[in-house]
Amino acid sequence: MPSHSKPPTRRKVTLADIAAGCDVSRATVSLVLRGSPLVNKRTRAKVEAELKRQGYVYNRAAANLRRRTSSSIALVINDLGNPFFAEFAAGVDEALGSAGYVTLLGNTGESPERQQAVLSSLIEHGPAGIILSPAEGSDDARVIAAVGRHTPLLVFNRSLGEASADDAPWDTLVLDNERGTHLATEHLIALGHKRIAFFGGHRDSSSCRQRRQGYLDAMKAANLAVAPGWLVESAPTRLEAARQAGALFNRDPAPTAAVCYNDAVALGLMLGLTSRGRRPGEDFAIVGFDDIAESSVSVPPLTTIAVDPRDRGRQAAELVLARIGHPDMEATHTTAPVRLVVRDSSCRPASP
Amino acid sequence: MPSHSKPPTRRKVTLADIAAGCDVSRATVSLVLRGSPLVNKRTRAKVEAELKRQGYVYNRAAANLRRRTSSSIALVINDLGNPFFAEFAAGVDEALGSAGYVTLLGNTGESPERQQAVLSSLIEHGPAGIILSPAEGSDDARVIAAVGRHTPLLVFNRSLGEASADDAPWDTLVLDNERGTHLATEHLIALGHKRIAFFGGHRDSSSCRQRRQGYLDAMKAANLAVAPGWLVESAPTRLEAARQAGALFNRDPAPTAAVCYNDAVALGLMLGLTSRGRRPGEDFAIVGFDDIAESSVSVPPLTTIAVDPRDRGRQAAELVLARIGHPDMEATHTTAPVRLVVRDSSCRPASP
DNA sequence: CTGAAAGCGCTTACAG
DNA sequence: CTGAAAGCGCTTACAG
Repeated sequence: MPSHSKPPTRRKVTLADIAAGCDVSRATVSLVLRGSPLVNKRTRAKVEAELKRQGYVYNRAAANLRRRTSSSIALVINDLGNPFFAEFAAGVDEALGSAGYVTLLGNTGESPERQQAVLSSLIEHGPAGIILSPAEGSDDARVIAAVGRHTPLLVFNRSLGEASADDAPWDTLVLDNERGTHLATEHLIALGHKRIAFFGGHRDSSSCRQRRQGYLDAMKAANLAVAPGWLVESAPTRLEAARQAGALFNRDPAPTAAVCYNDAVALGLMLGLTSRGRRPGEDFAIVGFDDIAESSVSVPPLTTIAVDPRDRGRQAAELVLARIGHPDMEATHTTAPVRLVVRDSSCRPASP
Repeated sequence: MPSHSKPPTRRKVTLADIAAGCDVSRATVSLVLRGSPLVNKRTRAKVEAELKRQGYVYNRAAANLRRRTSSSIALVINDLGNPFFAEFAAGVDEALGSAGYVTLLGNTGESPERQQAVLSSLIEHGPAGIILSPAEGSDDARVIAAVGRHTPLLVFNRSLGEASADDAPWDTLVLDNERGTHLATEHLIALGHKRIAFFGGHRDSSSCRQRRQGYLDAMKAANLAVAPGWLVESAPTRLEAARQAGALFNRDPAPTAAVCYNDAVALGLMLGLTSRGRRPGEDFAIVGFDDIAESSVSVPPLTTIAVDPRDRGRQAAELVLARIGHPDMEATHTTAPVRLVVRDSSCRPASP
């Protein structure tokens, strides 16, 4: 039987191969790898040459096992297909990468069941921490059961189950929903509007309740009344919003402006108004929430509340990293800033 | 000094803790964990109770080290903020999760430098395979240097550097760009158009070259001439496209329809036409490419070529998994299907 | 059916 | 400055 030459390198090269290749101990090679000042210059050079020659690649899993450390962080996202969360994920990954961590990704698609499966699977890989943007309908007890109490947890965006975020035993990062709609409402008031509606979203969503509250507070602070017909609910999609647009004009007096639950709903409202012969940004003012990509290029461009999801991702990463550094500090509850972006959809009220 | 009870469980519980807790060997516990039929029913029950009691969580990294296996796959994405790639990532993660793998995420933000850093970092975690959607301007030699020849590589969407994808020594999955614009052009021809433009994109992008080629082929097959002014370049953004819209009407005869490089450009063209008093979908027909979320809700809704990025993600995952199962098979080069989605933006030519 | 021993690829005291 | 030895948490033959 002819002796075929074996494929160049079937086995991965290890510390032992390098040590043997240049006649030092594995310990010495290890010191070289980790840049220890202990090792002699010439030894170091010899080892480094051999490392390169054999194409060595560090096995971080083995090192982590021995050192009882971790170099990964789990990122569990409720809806990666949503650009908001995709941007958030990009921000997380960017900041984690800079800190020398790798991101273990899990997408739950808004399913609490998949979320449990994903968490149980990721936790077996021993992440140093977990960033969780929970699926709708998450149950905090089940989440904690899956995560355990050894791994720092940061919950983003929504509170977990019933519990209020403020006294949770894990860290939280939430958007300042109330402040966002407060700013939006004040902006419309400053333009001269007095009859302002709150449009879209469902009462049972906590973010919708908060956004509505910010609107109500700002109206109250300005001594403006809120007529019953000015609180219009709708599914948080463009299509549903377009269908509901008419509801704003069912009774007199009709509003002259609307603060919307989010940009999708605001864009839908624009469509709905247009098809009813009204011109958003000219005879009706609209403010959105989120500043999604389309908002800057819609016709007219949408005034909205920017939440800068990529920045929020970086912020989330910083928060877990801080927690990993100080496991015993009390849980932190951070509210992320939001800002008003003025574009053409928010106009002065049409003079009668 | 009063003896404080220590925090419940400072150290993670290991196989050895379980073994000690119910008086069997670590080997037996290991067999229980992996569902071996060898172990006695009563022993199994005893061990499982102890597992639960102590809240054991499996250390997959340790198991992988011993078994010389891997349960992760690296996913390196050029632009996670782009919904197309975010959907792709979601599809990959979904399929990998079903197969028992975890996704190691890396976002390069279109930077070849970051791509090198990300690959070098991820490879140290020993993924079983790598799915790479390359940054623009990637260099194949450098990528291979970082990845090594031990880890299966699937390249998605773009070819790496100069090389044509068809003879690369790694697996590839690309969109059928030519077929997409071919379908789009045939569709317009079937509607009765004879003067059809190709709008947007830059000649130096390989996907643009391919899409343009599909258009040219379809025109030729139908014996239709392509006037010089009908090939209009633009940056692949909505804004630039809107600015270039006028270029279509510089000479006589002007086209009555356009196949666009992508949806962003198509939506920009719509804006540009509208602001020139033309009505897309009524006196000018438009077809896009990608089927991004906005296309179904634009006014008019955009006829386009759907590429189903989430399906492409699942497909990419299946391809690496297959490769991991058969490391020595020849490299595969897969072309993903595309399909025409007809909406209102593609109308018959206005009768003169 | 169960246990003792060796080993995956690394790092860490500890000697010298 | 360098090496021998032990060990991270698992799994895998091999005995019994």
